Formats: sequence, C-alpha cells, structure tokens
Amino acid sequence: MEKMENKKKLVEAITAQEVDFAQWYTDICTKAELVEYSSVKGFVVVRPYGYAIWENIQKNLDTRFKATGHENVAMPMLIPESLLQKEGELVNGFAPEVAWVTMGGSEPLEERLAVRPTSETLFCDHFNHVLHSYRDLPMLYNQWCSVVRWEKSTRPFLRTREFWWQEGHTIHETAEEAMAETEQQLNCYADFCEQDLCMPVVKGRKTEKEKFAGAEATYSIEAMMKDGKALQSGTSHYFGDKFSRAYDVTFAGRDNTLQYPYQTSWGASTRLIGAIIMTHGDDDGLILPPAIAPIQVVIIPVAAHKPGVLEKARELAEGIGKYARVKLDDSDKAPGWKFSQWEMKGVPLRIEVGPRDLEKNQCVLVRRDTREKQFITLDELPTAIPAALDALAKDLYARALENREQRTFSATTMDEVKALAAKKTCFIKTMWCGSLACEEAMKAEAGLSSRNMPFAQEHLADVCPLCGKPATKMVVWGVAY
RNA sequence: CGGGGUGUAGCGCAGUUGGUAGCGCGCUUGGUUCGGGACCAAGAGGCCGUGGGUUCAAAUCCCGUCACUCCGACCA
Repeated sequence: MEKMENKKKLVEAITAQEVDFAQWYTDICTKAELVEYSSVKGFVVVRPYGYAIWENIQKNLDTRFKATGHENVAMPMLIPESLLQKEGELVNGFAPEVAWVTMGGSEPLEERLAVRPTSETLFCDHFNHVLHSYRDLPMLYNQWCSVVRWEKSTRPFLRTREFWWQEGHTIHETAEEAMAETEQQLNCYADFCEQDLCMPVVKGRKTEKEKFAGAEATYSIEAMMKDGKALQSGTSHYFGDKFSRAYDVTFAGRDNTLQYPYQTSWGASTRLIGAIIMTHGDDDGLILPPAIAPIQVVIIPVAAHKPGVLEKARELAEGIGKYARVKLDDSDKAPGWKFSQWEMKGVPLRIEVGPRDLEKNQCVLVRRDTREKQFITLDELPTAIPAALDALAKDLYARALENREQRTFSATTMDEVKALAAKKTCFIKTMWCGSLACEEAMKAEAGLSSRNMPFAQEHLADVCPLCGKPATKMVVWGVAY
C-alpha cells in the first residue's frame, strides 16, 4: 500500500505516456528544465541542462566531422533576396517559411534580406568567390548555427521557428566523390545515433516527394519513437551540379576547361534532443544515453550531517571525476526528493552513500533505466561505473530496437496496410511502383507518408499494393513527427 | 491555416447569481530532520494574458487581440 502511494506521488509530476504521449513529452521538456517558452511564438530558450546535452552532441559530431577532414566556418545570417532566388526549386520550397528583414535601423532596406532558413545559397556565393582550380577541391565545410523557418505549429525541439543545427556543405571535383561524401555523412549520423544516442535508425533514400528542394537525391536516417511515430533524425543531400550551375560556381579542371563542381549538404539539429526524449524516456522522466548525458553519475549523500558522510561523498566525487561526468548533490533537500529529481533529469547512474555504507566501505549504485540497486565496495567503483554505463547504453539500444521491431510490419495489399495502420502507429514496409499518385493515395487512404526507401531492401512482392503495377522498390511508410 | 481546450503568485489550481483575490506545492528565515518527493513556526510574492466595451462596481458579462496546448492541414 505504502509503496503504491509513493509510486503515485512520484508519477503525478508528469503525465503518463499511456495517458497522453504528447503531453508527457511537453512535461519532460519543461520539468526536466530543458527548455522554457520565450515571448515570441515558436521560439524557445534552451536552458543550461538542455544546452549541455546539445553541447555534448556538438562535441561528438564535430569530432567525427573533423576526423574526415571537414573545417568549420561561419556564414552571415542574412541572405539578400536576389541571392536566395537564383535557385528556383529551393526558393519555392522555402518561400512559405522565410522570415524577412526589411528595415535597417529606421531606414527601409533597398533589398529585403532573408533570415537564413538554410545556407546553401551563402555557401555557393562564397564558393563562387574562392574556388579557382581543381587543386582547391574538395572544400569540406561545416557550420554550427541557428536557422529560422516560420513554422505554423511548433513543439519544443521537434519543430521550432528557430533551431540550432550544423549544416555541412562540400564541393567536389567529381560526382562520384560527392556521392561518396553524401553517403559517408549519412553513415556518420547513423553511427552517432546508434552508438552514442543508443537509437537505431533506418538509413535510406527519400522519395521525390519528400526530398530536399533543389537536391538531386536526399538520404535520411529515420528513428522510431516510443509511440510508433517516425522522426527524421538527420539528412544528407547530393546536389549534383545543380547549385553550381545556378550560382555559377566554376573551376579550372585538370584539362584546363571550366567545370562545375559537384556538391553536397547534410544536417542534424537540436531535434535530436527530442529524439532522445521520445526514444528512451519513461513515466519518471528522461533517460539519457551516457555518451551525451551532462551528468553521468550523481552522488546523493544520505544523512549528510552524520560524521564522515559528506567527506566520503566528496572523496568519491573527486575519484569518479577522473573517468566520468559526476555531480555531488549536497543541497539540503531530502534524499528521496533528490532521487526523483535526478531521475526526472535522466542521469544514468546514481550513487547513494550513507552512514551504514561507511562502516562497510561500500555504496549503493542504482541504474536509472531499471532502478536496479547493487551494493558495491568503493574499490570496485572504477570498474563498476564504466561497466554499468556501458550496460545501460546497450540495454537502451536493445529496448529501442525491440520497440521498433514490434512496430514494424510488411504488407502486400492495401487492406493489410489499412488494418495495420488502424491497429497501431507503426512502420509498414511495402513495395512501391514509384509514382507520386500512389504515394499521395497512401497518405489519403492509410494516413501514412513515405519515410524512406531503405538501403536494406527486401523483395516483398512483385507489384505495388496501390496500383498493382510492377514495383521494384521497397518503401517504409509511417506517421511522421 | 481550420477545429477544440487553456490563460488568476514561480508551478498546479479554486474563485457561486458581478462587490476589488484564495488554496496546495515551491521560495525566504530559524529550528528539528535525512536509506524513495520530511516536519514545525514566521514571512515574501498577483494591473486575474492584453486592448476596448457594458456597469455605481468586472477575474466574473460582451467584442477584439496575443500566447500556450491538443487534433488536422502544411512542413526536405
């Protein structure tokens, strides 16, 4: 009985996932102190704890980018309208959501300036100036910045009018090289998501309908959230020489003829934080993958006023600090309050030290995901903590993968597709003839959009379930965030 | 952009037929506590989202507007 009441009290702080998943998500965002709504619609304040997660994502990805030769740059945030308009498809794709600057101080501007929704145009303009010879290639650039897109409906991390991201922009001498770059960066995102965010992803190519405006091919990694919806978690585009031609970016080739370079761009954003929340979180709050957790281990002293307890806790913090990100919570809150608070914030491991432990030279080590408690002698900590972090990460991945597998189905007829989609939110794999009409019909009839055409293709049937015509491509369909 | 819901203290909410604002948590100070959200005492904190209107009088009634939120549409 008492345990039930305790449980209830813990849970009432946030809405249960089963009751209302969307509300649960919003609760986590604000109550785990990740974001605060700002005074401008659709814009958020990313609070210290949320930003610390983003910084860890940045560090990790940045290291990966640099390992493959990319360099960071900073582009202006404003784009002259005339520059933006040089590539027709891109303009049309983004026109509805561009914010414009029309005044400089009190003077109207001669030409209005777009707040960047993405920076292809700026990079092209720059490449136009600095590229001369094939000897300058490849140029492998990346920038960390925020962009603005005037979205109609917004949700923290998933879709905000300003968001933080990185955008990689590269130009290459040959199409083959650019295509290899596109694939390399998609794999980079996939590896990061799977290894460090403990989140399995489906790698594949977007359909014509879903591809980036102006790209020749768009590739994505698609993750499945706990509620069965899909979240596009990273994209990589191959542009061919479309932008080069539109922006007149040229170089003198090996044969001394003027040539257009082949281009790529790729991006991942603070949306990844939303992905982490909805992939791993539970009714008690966040569960952070150790690789990006701002705090990996929190130490909670019990009866901190008793002789030796706080001293021992400090000593432990110093020792653990050598191999993990650790925080000692020596505030004067009650231990139970601290337990709940740090669980809400998703800290992977908790250590409790109290008077009873001091006598036995031990502490209590608790995993956030399973709440499993074990007594560990203090000498064992340097091996026990890394092992526990590692085990937790593996289990997070396994659970996320299991969720996806339990919610992924194959179908060969529309009756099957509709029955599956009506039963629960899921991924449905079918063959597809490649026509836009069938893609639109899938949305109209089953409420599903194409997520991507996975690299790991399967042959499920000979024909498209929508039109009955021959089909050779397998598509994953789902409900997207 | 369409439809629903909500705006009253930092958070969650109450406020009846209009009469000038309250509760819980949190916060501050002091004390006792401390192995799953401790307790006592004394305090601080509100232009009732915002702009108009009706009225002797508006948190309450009317109109506008803004924001948040959910469901659609839209969104690489």
